[in-house]
Amino acid sequence: MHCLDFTEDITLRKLKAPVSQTKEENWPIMKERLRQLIHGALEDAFRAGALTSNEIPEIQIEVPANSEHGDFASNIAMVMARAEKKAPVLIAGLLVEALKGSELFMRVEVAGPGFINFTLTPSCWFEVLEQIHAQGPNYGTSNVGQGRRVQVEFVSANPTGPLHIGHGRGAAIGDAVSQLLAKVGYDVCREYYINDAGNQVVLLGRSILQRARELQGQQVDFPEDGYQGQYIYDIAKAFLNEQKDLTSLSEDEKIKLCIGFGVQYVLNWLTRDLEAFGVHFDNWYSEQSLYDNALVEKELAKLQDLGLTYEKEGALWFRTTDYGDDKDRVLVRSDGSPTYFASDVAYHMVKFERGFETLIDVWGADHHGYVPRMKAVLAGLGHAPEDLEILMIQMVNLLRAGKPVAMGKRSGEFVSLREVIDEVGRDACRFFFLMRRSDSQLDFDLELAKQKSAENPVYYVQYAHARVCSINRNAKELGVHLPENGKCATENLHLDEELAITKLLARYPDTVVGAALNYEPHRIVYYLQELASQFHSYYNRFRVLTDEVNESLGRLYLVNSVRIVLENALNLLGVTAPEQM
RNA sequence: GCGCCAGUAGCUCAGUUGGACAGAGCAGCGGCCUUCUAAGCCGUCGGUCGAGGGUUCGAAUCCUUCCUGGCGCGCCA
Repeated sequence: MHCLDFTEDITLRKLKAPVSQTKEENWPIMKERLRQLIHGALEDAFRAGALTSNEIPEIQIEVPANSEHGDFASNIAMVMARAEKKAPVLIAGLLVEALKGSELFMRVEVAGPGFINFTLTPSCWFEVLEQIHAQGPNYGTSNVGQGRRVQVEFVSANPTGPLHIGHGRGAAIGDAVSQLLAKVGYDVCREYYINDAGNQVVLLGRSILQRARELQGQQVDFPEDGYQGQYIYDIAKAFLNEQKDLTSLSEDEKIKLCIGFGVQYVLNWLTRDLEAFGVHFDNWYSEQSLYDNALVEKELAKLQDLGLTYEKEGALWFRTTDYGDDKDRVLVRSDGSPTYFASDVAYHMVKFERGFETLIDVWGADHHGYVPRMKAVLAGLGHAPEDLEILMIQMVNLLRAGKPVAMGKRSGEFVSLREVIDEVGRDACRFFFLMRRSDSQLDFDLELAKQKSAENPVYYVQYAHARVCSINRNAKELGVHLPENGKCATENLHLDEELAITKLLARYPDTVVGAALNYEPHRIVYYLQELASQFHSYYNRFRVLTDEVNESLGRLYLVNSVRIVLENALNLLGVTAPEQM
């Protein structure tokens, strides 16, 4: 039985990660403590005969959406109702009576159809603030990844022209996913795959050569499918400056020279633009090197040995239909030349051989048709489907004040990533790319991204950080120093708003884990907006620095906890946390 | 024709992996600057979660059929 259901695999967007069981994170630990308490109460109930099923199902603890439902809630009574043949509310009532005693809780109660709601004491929560100050930049770090090696391959744009806006979204997401995974304890390698072999670069070489001839005043016919962009002239000019005499060379040799020059030229360009975007790679992997080192041959031979291929009409085929693809795919053409698929298969096989346990590919959504064959390759080689995760990045619609910006691909005149960065700035650009989940299309409004107003979510969040810094400057002038002793400081926090902010801060590490394991950086964006919103609201209602010294110290401690988390989260997304705006 | 992604408030989108009365921003309307940055805050209006059926204590979320939009179905990359 080879057949796999790929619709399942694709929607299964999870890393194989152990359930979070980290040591000092308040949040998971709190859930675990609750779980044990409930477990104990159930055992007691069985022993006393109050409950009879003698089976304890998985105990789910969740954070209710509505804070009126407490800090945590469990549905255990409803889950057990059937086996117990009792109303959920009855079972819940029984458990509540048993749990009421614990000093952790301010309240334990039955609610709704049979939920048990738990509310912890404030002092329990305020310990989180001490933890934030103690850990600083490391607050939010965890070890769910346990050092497992993950490779994230992203951007990987052909070295034949400038990066466009779509590559930018891929870059922002690939980088953020990498940072998230590193943050939760994976050993992450960021890689750029350079398609420097094959027709695309030959075409680049020919385009450059013809433009060079034009520049020398020769009459030429430009290749019909050549690269039309203006930038080819720039490359040709640079090429002419460097090459003295080509006359002795054959046409093929000339093209070859142009390819080498052009690819290097464009790569320098890509590196520079990505650098300007704050994205760097641990490794640049050349497709051509796969051929130069005979790795394509070697890996194809392995596939043949495994009986995964066959020959038909002079070509070599991969039997991908055995693993859920709708047709078999050609690896080597009838003229003996390998397809792009061949090197891509070899590349992915080599990735595993290099020791990566999980591979993440970030692709443009227009390549989604390619997913089944790539998954098929893995299945054929005995890998689990989730060893390769393919993130589809949907299109970006570039707008200017609500109106679409025209992008004519044919003429080669499209809006480049560089232009957008130059216009709206790196921070806004990154933030916007990460605002939506990657598999939904993104409207990117240049005017909005530039706007310095509340409508612009980037500024909204950054402003919150700058405001705390401003308070710190004022505090310094007043001679008020951030308390060393967090316990004393938090004893001065009494407001509901302060407790609510603290609970939100406590949720940060869990949010990071969730975002990382699901490859969803946008969750961090939403978290940031929520935190900034609560802070702005608090700031407007209450003064931090008042006549009351102890009160000021407590509040200063709190808002600086907010500042630390804002900075950590922004940095995770590659966005700066300004001290002044 | 087949496949993938989406369909939630006027617009752009979230929705903690099946939980409690469906949320936010923008737009609209009405308020707040001699006090730590108004790049901010507060209030108000707004939804048959594309439609039907199913699964169960419980569905925007899972299954199924249909409708609409985007993308993809090369011995191109």
